[in-house]
Amino acid sequence: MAGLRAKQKADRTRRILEAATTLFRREGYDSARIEDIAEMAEVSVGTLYNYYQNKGDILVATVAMEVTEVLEGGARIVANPPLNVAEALRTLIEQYYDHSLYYLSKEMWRTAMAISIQQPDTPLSRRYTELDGQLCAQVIRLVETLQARGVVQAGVDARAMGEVFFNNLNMMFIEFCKVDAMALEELKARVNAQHEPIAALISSIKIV
Amino acid sequence: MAGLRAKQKADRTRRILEAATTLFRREGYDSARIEDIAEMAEVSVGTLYNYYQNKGDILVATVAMEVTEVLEGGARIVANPPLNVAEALRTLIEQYYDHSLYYLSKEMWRTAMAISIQQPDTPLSRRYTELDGQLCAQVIRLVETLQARGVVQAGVDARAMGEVFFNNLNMMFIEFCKVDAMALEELKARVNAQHEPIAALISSIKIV
DNA sequence: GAAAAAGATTGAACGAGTTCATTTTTTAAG
DNA sequence: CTTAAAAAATGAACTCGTTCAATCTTTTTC
Repeated sequence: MAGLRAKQKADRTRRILEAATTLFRREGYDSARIEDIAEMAEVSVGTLYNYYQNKGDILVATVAMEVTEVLEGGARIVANPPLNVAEALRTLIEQYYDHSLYYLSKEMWRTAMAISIQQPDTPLSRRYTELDGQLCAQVIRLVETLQARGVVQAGVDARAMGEVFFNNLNMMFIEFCKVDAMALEELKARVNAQHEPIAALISSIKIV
Repeated sequence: MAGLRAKQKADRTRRILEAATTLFRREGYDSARIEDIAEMAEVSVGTLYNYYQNKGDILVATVAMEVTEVLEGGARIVANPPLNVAEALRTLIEQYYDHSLYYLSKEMWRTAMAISIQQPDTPLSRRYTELDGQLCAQVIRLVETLQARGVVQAGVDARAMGEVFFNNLNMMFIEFCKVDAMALEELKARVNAQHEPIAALISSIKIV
């Protein structure tokens, strides 16, 4: 029997993640007790710790799944972007933001981001940081694509611009998660207001 | 006797903050036990909790002091900035970064930033966020000042530019704190590489 | 197929942050 | 000065994340 162990392992990993995500969403990260997660996943507390290093790691695993999906959606947009700088940026970023609250609540995001900052050397925090880097690379690729198609001026430093756009949208997302009352639409509007004037500056087609 | 209580209160607040900062620096945030902080400050654990809501609040209080000093230094630069966009930005940001590691270690910063993200509704996290807003406002004011002096093009949206510069320098500082091996000089160089091309775009004096 | 080795599971015990009923100190009133 | 009321200090007890020695299960060996 090639892998009863492997099968059980995969099954338990999934059950723990499902139980944790359910409880994190229902009761909030802090209120969801490890003991309860273990019980719902039908494993002991000790076993849970064989699968995840600590409570935070379980959350960051969910985030990693989430960001992976966002990256896939983003790739489609970058492959064939609107041929207008501001609009292309808006489309990509909207994709990121709209997906963000589908699996995770603001509170879960806050916790995940806090963990990845506070303990950057755990494996899953590294993974989080790596995914962040891929998102940044995707924004840079968008600027490069637009430049290749003559929409962005040739002289523009695509890497610098992409990094700055990304850091801005990322920081704005953090602010968004910090304010429970803030709606997605407000976030999008504010980021767009920041990016539009810069987009105009680097755009080949000047609107006078 | 107008205020034995008030005097004792001020004294204890200070003693707790001093003890905590000492121990955070010496042993790291996590390893510094509340019991030890209380002992060094010559109060009981319960009393410590009368003065600060939790362990994190003590740290965030230190950060608040730190940022206040940075703001003062920045105000002097904004009042009389170098008349060159890239250089003015570099000078202000260098001031921020150089001051940042004077009182706080990278680990302390990481913890403080994590707390302000994770529990944004505690009084001291609010204070932190407010100070962040003041820093952002200062960067905006720099752009406005440069614009008023004819160094930045008249049509540029100073608020949008300032916000984006600030969010970028802030995000880059987070990355800096996440990587223990990264030196201040590398951080400055990378941020400068990002800002310089944008500075050139909005500058009145075009270098061809 | 039995026994040994390797791999996983378990839950009681531990540690550190936090709480709260009780006690002590300070202030105000008579 | 005495006493009552208000404010603050205290530390033992509690909670919850985490660990680890003992136990059980699966795989491998012969």
